[in-house]
Parts: sequence; C-alpha cells; structure tokens
Amino acid sequence: MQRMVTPIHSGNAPSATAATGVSPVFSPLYQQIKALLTRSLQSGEWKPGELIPSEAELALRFGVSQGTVRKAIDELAAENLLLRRQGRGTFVSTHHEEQVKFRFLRMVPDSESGQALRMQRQFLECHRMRAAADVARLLAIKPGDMVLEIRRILHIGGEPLVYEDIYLQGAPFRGLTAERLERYQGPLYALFESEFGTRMVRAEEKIRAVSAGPQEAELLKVPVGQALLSVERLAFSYGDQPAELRRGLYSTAHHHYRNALS
Amino acid sequence: MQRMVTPIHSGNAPSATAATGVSPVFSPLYQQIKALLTRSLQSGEWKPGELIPSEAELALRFGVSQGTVRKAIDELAAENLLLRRQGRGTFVSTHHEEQVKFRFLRMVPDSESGQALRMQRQFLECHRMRAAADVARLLAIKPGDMVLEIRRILHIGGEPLVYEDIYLQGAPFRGLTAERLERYQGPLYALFESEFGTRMVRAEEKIRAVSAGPQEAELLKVPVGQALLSVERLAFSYGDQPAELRRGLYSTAHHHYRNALS
DNA sequence: GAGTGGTCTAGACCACTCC
DNA sequence: GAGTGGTCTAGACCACTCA
Repeated sequence: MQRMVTPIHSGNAPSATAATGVSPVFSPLYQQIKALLTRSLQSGEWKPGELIPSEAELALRFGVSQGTVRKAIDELAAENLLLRRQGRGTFVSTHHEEQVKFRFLRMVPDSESGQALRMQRQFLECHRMRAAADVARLLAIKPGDMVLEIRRILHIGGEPLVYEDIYLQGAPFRGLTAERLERYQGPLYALFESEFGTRMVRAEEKIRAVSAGPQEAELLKVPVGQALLSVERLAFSYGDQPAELRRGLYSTAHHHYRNALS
Repeated sequence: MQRMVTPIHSGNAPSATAATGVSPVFSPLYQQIKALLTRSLQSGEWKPGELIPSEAELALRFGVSQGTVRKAIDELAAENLLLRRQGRGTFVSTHHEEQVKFRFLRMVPDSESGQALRMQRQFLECHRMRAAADVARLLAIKPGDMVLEIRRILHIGGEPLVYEDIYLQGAPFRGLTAERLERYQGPLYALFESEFGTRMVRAEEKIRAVSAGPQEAELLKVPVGQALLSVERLAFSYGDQPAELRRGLYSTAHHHYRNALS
C-alpha cells in the first residue's frame, strides 16, 4: 500500500512494497522526499546560498520521477527554505538577500514613501548566563543551561526605534562575542546562519501594548508611560527547533507594525 | 508562442496560436484558468459554501488537461478562496467555517489553555454618512460618497476586549441595519458574505501602541492612559477591491495579538 | 460502486541563464 | 547549445466520501 523511498530503488508502479504488511508510516512519496531534502538542509550538506542538485539529478538519486521531486521542492520553496530561479537552478534560502530583510522586521515608516531605512545598531550587552525558567521553557532547554543574552537598540535616522533582549542557546553560539557583533554588517540572522550554522526559518510573535517604564523610556528616549509595542518572538530553525527568544519594545510614533492577513 | 483559452478549444499541442504574431498577454495557461475561475467567484456564479464543478468537468469546459485545472485550483486553495475536500469535491471558501474564525481575529488569551472564547457583541452605532477624505482614499471611493459606519465592542467573559469602528461602502450594504446586526449570530464577515454578497478575502493591518483617551478608556473599562493596541485594517474582496476599513483598539491585559512569520 | 480529489509517472516543449 | 526550472499533457492508480 505504501511505498518507502529510503533505500534507493526504481520501481515504476505505485504500491510496490506492500509485502511487509501494514505500513507503519503513511505519507505520500513527495512528503518523504521533502523530509529527505530537509534533512540535507539541516545537516548542512547544502548551505544557505548554495545551489542544490537539479531536479533530474535528485529524481535519479531518490529513484522517483522528476514530478515527485518537483512537488517536494515546491513546498519547500513555498516555506521559504528553498529558492527557485528559472534557468539557474534551486538555491538554499539565505538571510543575505535584500528582498528577505523585511520578512522578520515588520516595522515600516508611517509615510509610505520610499522606505530606504538606513538602520543603526547599538549593542548594549552580550554575555553568557544561566537560563531562567521561562526562557528555558520556550527554548526547550533545561533551566540553568547556558544561554547567550544580547541586548541592543535599533536606531533610524538617529532616533531609537526598537529595543531588543535576545536569548540564544549557548552551545551553537559559543564563539559569539560583542566584538563579533559590532564588526558584522547586516542582519543578525545573516550572521547566525553564516558563522554559526543556525538558520531561522519561521517565527511566532505575541504582541501587546505596554507603558514604558523608567529604564525603557530612557533607552528609547520617550516619556515614561508612553505606549509601546511589546513583541515576544520565538524563532525556529530547521527541524522546528526553537533557537531564539526575542523580547522587543517598539516605538510606534513614526512607524507601525505591518501585517498581512491571508 | 502563447496559447489563449478564452474561446473554448481543444488543441493538444502547446504553442498552437502563434499565428497572430506577438502575444499581447504573456501568462501560462493555468493562470488564465485561474483568472476565469476567479471571475466566476466574483460574479457569484459559485457562492460561498457551494460545490464547484469537478476538475474533470472544468478541464472539459476550458479545453485543457485536468492537470492544468488542478494547478489553477491549487493556487486558489492556497489563497483560501477555494477549499478542497478529498472524495467530496472543491468548495467555495466561506466565513461560516469554525476553523476560519481565527484567521482575521488574532487575539488569543494569554493562558494557552483551551481557548473556548465565547464572545459577546455590543453594537453602539450603525448609520450612513458621507466619507471623510482619509476613509474615502483607503476605500478607493470619492470623498463625500456614502459609507456605512458601524461601531461595536467585543466582550469576553463580560470584559471589553475590542472596540472597533468599521466603514463599509454604502452601495453594497444598502439593507444593513442595526436590527440586522443584532439579530445575526456569528462573525460579521459571515453576515457580509451571506446577505450582501461581499466576501472578504485578505486584509492588511497597521499596528501601533496608543494611550487610551477618556472616551476609549470608558468604552473598554480601562484607566485613562492605559496602553492599547491600535489596529487599522483594510480588507479586500475578490478583485483585490478594498471593501472595508476597520479601526480597532485592543485591550491586551489578558490577551495578545498572535502572529506567525514565515 | 460511482465520483471526487490526491499521487505518481513519463514525455514533450517552452522560457530563461550562462558559456 | 547545454542545462535549468516552468508548463502542459495523458494516463494510471490510490484514498476518501457517499448513496
């Protein structure tokens, strides 16, 4: 009933492996291919920005038709894990592309004119610490495990826009230091993927409105009591593994959080 | 070079219509089919909740293969315009389904337990008026054109959660009255689609943090100056036509706005 | 059992990129 | 021109729903 692809084979007819009895897993071939491709991404066989083998070659490797590989790649492309370019091939998505920059930073200026937002970063903190209970729970680690905490402010046109408190699992980000952060130009997620092999794939955010306390007011240069957006983001890496917790305060005086419901 | 599907025909080979010279429009067949299907949805040939013809029948009608129809339907299903159900057929999406209720209302309780949110609606206002300049611009109508304004509060467990100020184009919603709103059980968008033939398909939201003024504080039963989410939503109907403007204030004391970045 | 969408295959040609 | 993804077709069988 169920055809498994794990050992390479090349049967043509569907339902060629029913001999063993009840199938333990029940998923279409293209889902199995998709899982195999994801595994190659996760293991680092193909790194962000790199070209993966052609559809024809993958079809040969897995012993399935090109159409089946195509459907698997289609879904991975829809999830922004892969990027197809006609005539060139299929590439592993990366946070280094211009176009992707606004997928995770949703703040846009109220004036809808050209949003050539030149952003300045100011790092306040970068140190290792033991994870508190709530942080550990969200990152799926044990309380007391080592985490890396980064605090920073994003400025735009000299004005503070975002204050963020970022928590990363300690182990994968061993070599990450304040100097490293200062030196690197570009999005944090680009640094994470290039230097530490952790690519953020998707995220969930919880948004609230809060009043600025004394410290926050000073950091964002707003009056105490000013209404701010509180954004808690949990970002996931390849295997839906939580990899980053981010607590942000956004000043919405001249910018807003843009969202599309579809 | 380009095959047009407008007049029904049944050629097998691609590139069967190059005789006329340079093709004016340049789009794949399945996109043309998709446009035709969208037109049938827009014209009301198939109404929300109804079953559309089978893939085979559509393929016959348009003179293309079933695979081509399938690809067109795939995209429409991905955009939530159609809903496929194996063994039963393809249906026009509707706001009457339980599952869809949280696609446009993004507030969820902070306690992640069972979110059996029983919501009470309180309508404050429902009247016709002339559109102000900003409302007219967003709704793509002329300033001074008639619009319908609805104001309401959503309560949960007796506590006010959302205050909304809603603007609709006057013409399509001619018969909408306060009594009609009171009598109808279920989401507003379900009422709009069932009774007025306007189905909201997607929306864009701009989110800010604001402080409650005196009136807003009283409506939402919060202290003056309390931080609230300000959500401005522009909702679009079938042809990407703006159909509703909604300005909301959300109380985030015990709930938050949930968002997925992917 | 008839009808529907879902999967899989095989092969053809098109559009695009790069050498 | 070679190689890639993109489109289109035709036909087979599977999984599911319902009468």
